Amino acid sequence: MITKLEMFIAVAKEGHFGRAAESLGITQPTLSTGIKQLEESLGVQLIFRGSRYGGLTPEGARALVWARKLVGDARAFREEMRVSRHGLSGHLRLAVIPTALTWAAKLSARFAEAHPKVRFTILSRNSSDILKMLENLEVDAGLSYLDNEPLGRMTTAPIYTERYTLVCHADNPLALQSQVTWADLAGERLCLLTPDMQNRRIINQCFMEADVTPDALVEANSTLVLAAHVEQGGWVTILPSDMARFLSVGKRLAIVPIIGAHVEHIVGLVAPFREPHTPVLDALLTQAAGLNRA
Amino acid sequence: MITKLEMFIAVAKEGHFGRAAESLGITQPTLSTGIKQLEESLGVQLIFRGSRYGGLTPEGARALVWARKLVGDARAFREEMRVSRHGLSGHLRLAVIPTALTWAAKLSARFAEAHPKVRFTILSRNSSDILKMLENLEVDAGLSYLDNEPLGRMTTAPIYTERYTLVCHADNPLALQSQVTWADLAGERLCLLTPDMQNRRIINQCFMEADVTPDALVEANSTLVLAAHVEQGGWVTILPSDMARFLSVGKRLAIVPIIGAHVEHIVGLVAPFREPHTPVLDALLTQAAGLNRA
DNA sequence: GGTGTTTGATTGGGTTTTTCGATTGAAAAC
DNA sequence: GTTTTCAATCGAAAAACCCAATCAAACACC
Repeated sequence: MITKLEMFIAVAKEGHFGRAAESLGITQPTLSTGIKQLEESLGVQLIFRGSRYGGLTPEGARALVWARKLVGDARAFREEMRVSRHGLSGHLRLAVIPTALTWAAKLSARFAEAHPKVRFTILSRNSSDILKMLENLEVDAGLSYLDNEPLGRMTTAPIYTERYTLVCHADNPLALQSQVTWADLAGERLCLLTPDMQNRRIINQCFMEADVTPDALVEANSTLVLAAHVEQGGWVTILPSDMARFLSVGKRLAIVPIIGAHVEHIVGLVAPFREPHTPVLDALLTQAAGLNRA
Repeated sequence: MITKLEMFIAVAKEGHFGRAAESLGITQPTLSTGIKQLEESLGVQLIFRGSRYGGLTPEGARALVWARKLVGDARAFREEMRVSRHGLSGHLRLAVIPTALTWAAKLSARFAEAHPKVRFTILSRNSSDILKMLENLEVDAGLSYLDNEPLGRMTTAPIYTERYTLVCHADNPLALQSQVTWADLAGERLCLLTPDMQNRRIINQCFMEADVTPDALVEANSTLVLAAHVEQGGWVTILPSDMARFLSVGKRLAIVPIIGAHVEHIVGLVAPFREPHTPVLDALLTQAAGLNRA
């Protein structure tokens, strides 16, 4: 049953029997019959298909919700039993928005101190991908904006508040100013995250409120690329203060606070709501709370 | 996996491999290997045993919580899929405290009007048995006191408030009084529910507060037995007003309000908390809410 | 203390289920 | 009109499952 539900989730995710089978490490006929058996045992058709994947039936969409819940709970159960043997160990998969990567490192570093046997996988993703990955059980938790996207049934733990600063080359005239406004940045050669990032949408919003049309000449999905461009000279970028500090240390870069940037967005840990959580996730949430107080 | 968990639940419930196997309709060896496989796949011993059942291990106790959750959710899932085909139909198993049986009938009658394809099984049980049966998934919902026993994670819907009345033979001198006090009942030949019933404990409490030692000459676990005894003459009993009315109609019985019986206990529907509920249970809870307003 | 019973583990064999590779058939894409 | 893509189907091998019978230990009762 649980196995079949995992197959169903994979097909729904991939939209393709062959790829889903591959992702599960089984052959396509096995998966085909698995889905068929699931449908027969439930007495409901879950997937439209005739020589090709044709999407979920209404019942299928409903079943997907249950499947995610059941498979997630089953995994949490196994995880808890595993922990009761080996102590807190295992693998924690985290999806993180690019601007929060330094905090992810802080979090995992502290966590590893307390629980050295836990391995981490940290992936940089935009916030909507993070939600999708949480739904599909591809990651255990996300580090993303808590106050913006519509979160489903999620457990959250705030960690820090994003405040934006300008990062420019030390030779740039702006570097001499003690602070700048959004309007000051009109005409600057901007280097920003891609528009699929929530962070970029927030910045766009700020510019719009200041009646400025930003001129993003370079877009990237990594803050490292932004900093590297700024270091080359000619470009400026906008980053959360912590990330700005981290990227500019030892380089000829200047950080200038942006005033009028009253927009503050809370970033924190997001995990699917489950009762109870897995022990590792629980420990991570505790760690996050500690980081927030610090 | 789900099958194995059902086996585990059965063993934990029966405390006996043979009986558990019988209750599942499988042979004992099948169940033994099933449990062993479950333990191996989880890597944890769940049950102490050496030629005899020796209780759950600490991990086993924890696993039982998960098992109940997972099996319950799996059933709710299947149920929902079934309903999406056949409409609201199927089987609703209800465990009800004896004093609420008339209300159970009211509830199921109204429900059947709206959803004629649903079959009912209604069992008379004491309130602590009802909770156990809910935990072990032996019934779908219970009709019991909402304000007394410690309920676990349950969904509740109040239906009515119990108020106690005296029921005696029409020839009994008490039948002439317009009302009686608890103290008036001292010395009467009482016929009450057995002490495992919450209702009886409530009545005992009332007597105690009135400084009366009740004289329960006949105890039974059925209100029908109580009424039958009262009809024979010589005995009196105490019943919730609705049940008293139901049992005395057409018989030479009198109903006398008891004053000072300010104790009021809310009776309602109890069901394991689940997100979401099965469609039938959802409909039943709605029906209960309607009954409450009426 | 010995005898019979209860209880769960074990073993062996037959059956069903699951899985995989190869193939087919049908719809899409070019 | 040809090629490509994609899921279903087939047949054989492997695995899992279930039962009946048996076994060993612990208990109950003389």
